[in-house]
Amino acid sequence: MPRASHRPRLVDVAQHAAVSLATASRALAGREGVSTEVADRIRQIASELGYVANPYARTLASGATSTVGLIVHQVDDPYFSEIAAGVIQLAAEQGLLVQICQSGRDPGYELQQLRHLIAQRVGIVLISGSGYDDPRMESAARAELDAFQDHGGRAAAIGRHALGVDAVLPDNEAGGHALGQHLMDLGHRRIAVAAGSAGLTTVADRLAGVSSALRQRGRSPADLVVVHSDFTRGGGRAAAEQILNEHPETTAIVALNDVMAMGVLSTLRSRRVPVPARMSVVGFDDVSVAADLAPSLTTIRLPMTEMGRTALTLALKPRTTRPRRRPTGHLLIVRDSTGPAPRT
Amino acid sequence: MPRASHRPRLVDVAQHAAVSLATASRALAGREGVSTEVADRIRQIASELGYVANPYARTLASGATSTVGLIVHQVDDPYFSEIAAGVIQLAAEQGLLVQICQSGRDPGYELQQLRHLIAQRVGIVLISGSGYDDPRMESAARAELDAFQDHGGRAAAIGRHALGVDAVLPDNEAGGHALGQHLMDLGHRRIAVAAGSAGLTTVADRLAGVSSALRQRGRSPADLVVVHSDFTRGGGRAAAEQILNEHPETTAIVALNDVMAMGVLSTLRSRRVPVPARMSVVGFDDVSVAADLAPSLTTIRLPMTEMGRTALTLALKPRTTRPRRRPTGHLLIVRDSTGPAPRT
DNA sequence: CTAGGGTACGTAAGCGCTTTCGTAAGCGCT
DNA sequence: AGCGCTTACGAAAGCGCTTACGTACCCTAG
Repeated sequence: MPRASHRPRLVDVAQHAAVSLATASRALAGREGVSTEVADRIRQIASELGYVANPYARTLASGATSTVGLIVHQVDDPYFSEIAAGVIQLAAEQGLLVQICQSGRDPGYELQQLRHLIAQRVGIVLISGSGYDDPRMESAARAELDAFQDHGGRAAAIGRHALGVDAVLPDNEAGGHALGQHLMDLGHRRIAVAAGSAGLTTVADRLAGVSSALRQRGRSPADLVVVHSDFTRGGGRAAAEQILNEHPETTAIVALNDVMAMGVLSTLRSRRVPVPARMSVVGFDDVSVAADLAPSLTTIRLPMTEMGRTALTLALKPRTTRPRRRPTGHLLIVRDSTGPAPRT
Repeated sequence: MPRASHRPRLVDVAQHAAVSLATASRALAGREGVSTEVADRIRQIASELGYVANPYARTLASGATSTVGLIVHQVDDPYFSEIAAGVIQLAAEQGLLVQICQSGRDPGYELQQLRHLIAQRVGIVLISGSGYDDPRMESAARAELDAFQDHGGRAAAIGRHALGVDAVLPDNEAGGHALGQHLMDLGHRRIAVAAGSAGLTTVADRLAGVSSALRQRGRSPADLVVVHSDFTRGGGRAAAEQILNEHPETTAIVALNDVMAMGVLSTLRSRRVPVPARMSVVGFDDVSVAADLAPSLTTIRLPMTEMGRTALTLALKPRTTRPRRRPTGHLLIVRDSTGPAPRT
C-alpha cells in the first residue's frame, strides 16, 4: 500500500531540523525541555513544510482528542441552528472540530447518537434539547455521560438539566411567567397553551411559569387550557386547530417555542383569525425569524448563540466535583402578535 | 500513563474468541478469508463486549477515513441549515460522522477552513455556498481539492461549480427567468433586484435569468435596477433602502435569495410600503420560513435537504474522470408577496 | 578536582488497529 | 506418493504520533 498521505510527517520536520522525533514533537507542542532557538527553528521548518500533525496518530498516541460532538434535535430548526452556530464559532477559534448529530427528537435515537459519539472517542460532548420529566428516561444518558467523564471526557448540556453534567440553563419558568403576565396585562383571561411533548422538562418549566403568573393574579391555573403536541411547526398547527375547535373562547395562545408559534400563526392565518385583534400569540426563544413573521412575534428572547459558546466554554474548563449551572438571561420582546383582549 | 480508554479493544475480542488479531479484524470488517462460523462467533463476542473499533487507530492503520467535512457559510442561515440537515441525515444512515465548518461568507477564511479539514484528514469534503466569477478566487480552492482528490479524498460541491469536483447544481438562471416572467405577467415594468455580493456566480446566474425574462418580453435589461449588497437579512434591508430612495418608481423587488427577501420585507414594513399592493417582492430558495413571513413569500423552491443528500451520495460513489453535475429541480411558488403592478 | 543537579536532547516503547506475508492443512489430480 | 492449489488462520510490521526513561553535557558547590 502506498503511504496513506502525501503530507509531511513529523519525521520529515525532524530530519530537516536535524533533531529527534521527540524534540520535534516537544517543540511543536510547546512543551518545555527544548531550547528556545531549537524550538524556533523546528517551528519555522514545520511551517515551511506545511506540516500539520495527523490528528489520528496524535490522538492514538496521547489519548487526547480535539473534537467536540454536538447533539441537536434538528439542525434546520432555528433554535438549534443558532446554538450550533455558537458552538462552531468558538470551536473554530480554539482549533477544535465539531462533529454534529441529529437526534430527531427521539430519546432512543438520541441515546444511540450519544453512544456513537463517545465510541468515536470525541473529547467533549455537548448535548442540547430538552430533558425528560421521567428520570428513567434520562438515566441511561446520564450513566453514559458519567462513564464518559470518569474516563476523561468532558460534557455539557444546553437547555437541559438532570444530566449530571455542567449545563447552561435559561430560566424557563421565569420566561413563562413573563409571558403570562404580559397577556394578563393586556386583559386576556382565556389563555391556551400550545405545548411541546408532555414529559419534557422544558415544557413543564415554561408551563409552570405561565401558571404561576395566572395564580399571582388570583386566577386558577386550572382555567389554563393546555394542548400537548410537539415542538415543531406542524405541532403548532395541530395544537392551534385543537384550541380553536375545542376552546373557541380563547383569546390568547402561548406557544412554548417560536417554531410552534409559527405553526399557530399559520393556522390562524388560514382560518382567517386576525392576530392580534381576535387572538394574541406569543412564542419563546426569539429565533431570528420571529421578527419577520406575520405578524411579528412577541416572545422571550434567549441568547442561543451565546448559550452554545458558553456550553463549550464550560466543557473546556477542568471538571468540578459538582456540575456547574450557568444561567442565561431572558427578555420579553413585545412585537405585533399581542394586543388587548377583544371585548366580549 | 493509564490506558487512554477503558473500552474493549480488538485484542480483547480476539482473546475471547481465541483467534488472532488478524482474524478478528478480518471478521469484523467482513473481509473474506475467515470461515463463516468463526466470523459469526467473533461478531457475536464483539457485540457482547460492546466493542466498537477505535476510529483513530483504524484510520491511522488503514488510511481510510469515515468522516465527512462540510463547509457552509453560516449554519444558522436557513438555506445552509437545510442543506446540513440533509447531509447529516444521510451520513448518519451510512455510519459516517460530519464535521461542520462555517466560512462566514469570507472566501479567504473558507479556503482556510478547507485546508484545515483536509489537514484533519477527513475522507470527504462537501462544500456549499456560491462560487466566484473571478476564476482566480476559485483556483486556490480548486488546487486544494484537486490535490485532495488525487490522494484518495472525495469532494462534492453544493450549488457551486467551477471547482473541478462533482456538483449538485440548481438551475439558477432558469429560476431567475421564472421570477422575471411571473412579475412581467403581473404587469410589473419597474423591477429592481436586491442582489448578493457582486462576483458570486449564484448572483450572476440568477440575475441573468431575470434579465433574459425581460429581454424575452422585448424590454431592455438595462431597465433593470440592480443593487448589490450581500446574501443576509441586513443585506436585504440595505438594498431595499437604496432601491426605495434612488428608484421610487420601482413596483417589484427581486431578492436573489429568501434571506435577503426577509430583509426587504422588513424594510418595506417599517417604511409602511404595502406588499403586494404597492410593491411586490420575490425571493429564491424557498427556505422553510418563507411561507410564514409577512406576507408569505413568492419564491423559487430548491430542494436544499435533498441537495445535501445528493452531494454526499455523489461523493460516496467512485470518482469519475470528468466531474459529474447533478441538476436539481426548481419550482415557482406563488404566495402573497406578489400581486398586480399598481396602476400609475 | 570531583560530586551533585539541572538542562537539552535522543532512544524506544507503545497507542489500537490493518494488512502483507508466511504457513499449515485439506483437497483433487496425476 | 507427490505435486500444486486453495482456504483459514497467525505472526509481525507498520500507520504517525507522544512520552517515559536514559544519557551526555554544563554549571555550581564543596
